[in-house]
Amino acid sequence: MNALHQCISQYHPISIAAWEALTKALTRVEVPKNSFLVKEGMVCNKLYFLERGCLRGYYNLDGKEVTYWFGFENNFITSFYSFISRKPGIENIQVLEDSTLWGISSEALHQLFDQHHDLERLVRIINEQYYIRLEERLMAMQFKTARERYEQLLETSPHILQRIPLGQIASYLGISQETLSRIRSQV
Amino acid sequence: MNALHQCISQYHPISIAAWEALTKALTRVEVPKNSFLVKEGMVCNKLYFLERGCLRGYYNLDGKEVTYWFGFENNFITSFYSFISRKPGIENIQVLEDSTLWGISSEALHQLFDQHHDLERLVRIINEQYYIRLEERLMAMQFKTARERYEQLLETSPHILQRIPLGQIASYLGISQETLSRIRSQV
DNA sequence: CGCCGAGTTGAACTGAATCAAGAAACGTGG
DNA sequence: CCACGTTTCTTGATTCAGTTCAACTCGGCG
Repeated sequence: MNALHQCISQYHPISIAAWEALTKALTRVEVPKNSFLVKEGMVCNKLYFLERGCLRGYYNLDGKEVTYWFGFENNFITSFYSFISRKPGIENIQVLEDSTLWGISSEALHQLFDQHHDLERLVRIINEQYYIRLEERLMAMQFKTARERYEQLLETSPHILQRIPLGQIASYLGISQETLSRIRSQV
Repeated sequence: MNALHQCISQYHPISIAAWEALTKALTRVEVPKNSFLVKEGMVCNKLYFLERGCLRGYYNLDGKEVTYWFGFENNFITSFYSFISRKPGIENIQVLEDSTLWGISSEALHQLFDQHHDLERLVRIINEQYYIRLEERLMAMQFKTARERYEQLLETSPHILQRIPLGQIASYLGISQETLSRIRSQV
């Protein structure tokens, strides 16, 4: 819980009243390794904060698992499309390590928005920061080679390489596992 | 101006007071074809609504122009990274057709946020919708072939093909102009 | 007319995928 | 603590989508 407060403060400090209301609306969720937080076809109406552990978002395409993000400590997690549009998504969220999360439902969050302007501002700001990250990833995907993308990952998030199997990283980078293995052996 | 009001209403209706405050803060901008709204290295501290015309965002990479979005009527336009972080960006925004925009400065917008909670909500919601679009593009880039990406563009935004030169579309799709030309001749 | 930018077409090349086989690492039960 | 199957990773050979370089076509316009 403390981790969440600290994380929030980095984006936008909120009033004590807002923080108290938020904590009341949160529920603690413990999930074991290899379970699923979200499965394709369901509506994900919760937003999570990941306090401990690690997760992975992927979907199935032509029988293959296509990873498109990893979540670690202090990340906000949800099946974004589904959470926002309130429709079933195609995304699976798998638990890669025993994890502790704090969850809030879409309804509760919107109620809090009505009562606490600063909470809505916080979320707006977080959204914007996540948008920028996504933009960077798109750029890398569109205009960089497999090797460059791997090297960029090495620089910006070396922790990923220690905690995630190679095949999943390859998929995240948009390349085959064999290619990533070869790239890695050359560096 | 009417177009903006209609566009906003699709995302989230706002109060009359908020709308009036917003219109007071907006300035009309007319820009001729081939001019630039934003140049790399500068801080873009304005958010625009494009009423008429069309624009293109690109940046220079190894001497090549890399297009990563097009803006048409009723789109919101800015150099997002720069606008949010208030730092110089590497993005150029070029005017492809004579255009009419409505602009608001970052400061004015934030002042409005303080006074009108519903305006901040509106922006939060718009941000979320733009995030979803970006997510879709990333997916396409990561896991679809050049042909599939082109066909997807044909379906979702055929108007782009009529208004934008081939080379820029190719760059937007992350492929070479020659490849796009060949793909097109086969369909 | 001749130039110029935009688009097309061809040939050679290349980065990365795929297919296939084997080597390590890992967890589980005996 | 070892034997087993399973998963993860590596390595090689082949194939293919897409790039690059280069030449050529076409339409517009001074």
